[in-house]
Amino acid sequence: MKNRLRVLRAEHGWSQQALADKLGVSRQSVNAIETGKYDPSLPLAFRISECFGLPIEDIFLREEPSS
Amino acid sequence: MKNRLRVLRAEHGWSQQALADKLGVSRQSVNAIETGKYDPSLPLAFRISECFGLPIEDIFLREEPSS
DNA sequence: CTTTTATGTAAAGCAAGATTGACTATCATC
DNA sequence: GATGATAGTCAATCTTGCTTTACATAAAAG
Repeated sequence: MKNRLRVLRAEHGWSQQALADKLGVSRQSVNAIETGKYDPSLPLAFRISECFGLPIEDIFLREEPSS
Repeated sequence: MKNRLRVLRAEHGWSQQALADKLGVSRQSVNAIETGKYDPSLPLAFRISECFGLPIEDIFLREEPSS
């Protein structure tokens, strides 16, 4: 899964720490998700979606289309 | 997180096993998600979304609205 | 030059997602 | 009554999301 987190965060002028606080996770979690180390849980994805006022599908992008 | 998986699956006339096969997970995973034992990972949520042709937000519902 | 802020990354550990295998109950049908 | 399909659940196991702590770098500010 790729994501547009870094771009969106920059657009809002938020630091990783600031976003992490809004989401209730650690800064390292935000960084890890941005750098693609792993995907967020579904509940966290919903919180991110809410944070940017965008549907999940506009933030996270499938890489492996169905065949 | 609540979800409408059971209803949607019934509407399509699919067994848990059939849906599991489509999703590439075990029948027990489908059952566990339906009975609310845990939430699916984000990639799996995307596959489910794709399977039913509905956005994630129409299948999974937040229980804890932002205060 | 020193301090602060933002970021990258790594180790270690806990919690949650997800697996397989097995056993059970129910219902339909042969 | 036996058989097969569906579904609920438990135990054991493995993977992954997320944590804290810590250290390193670069840029900006004092």
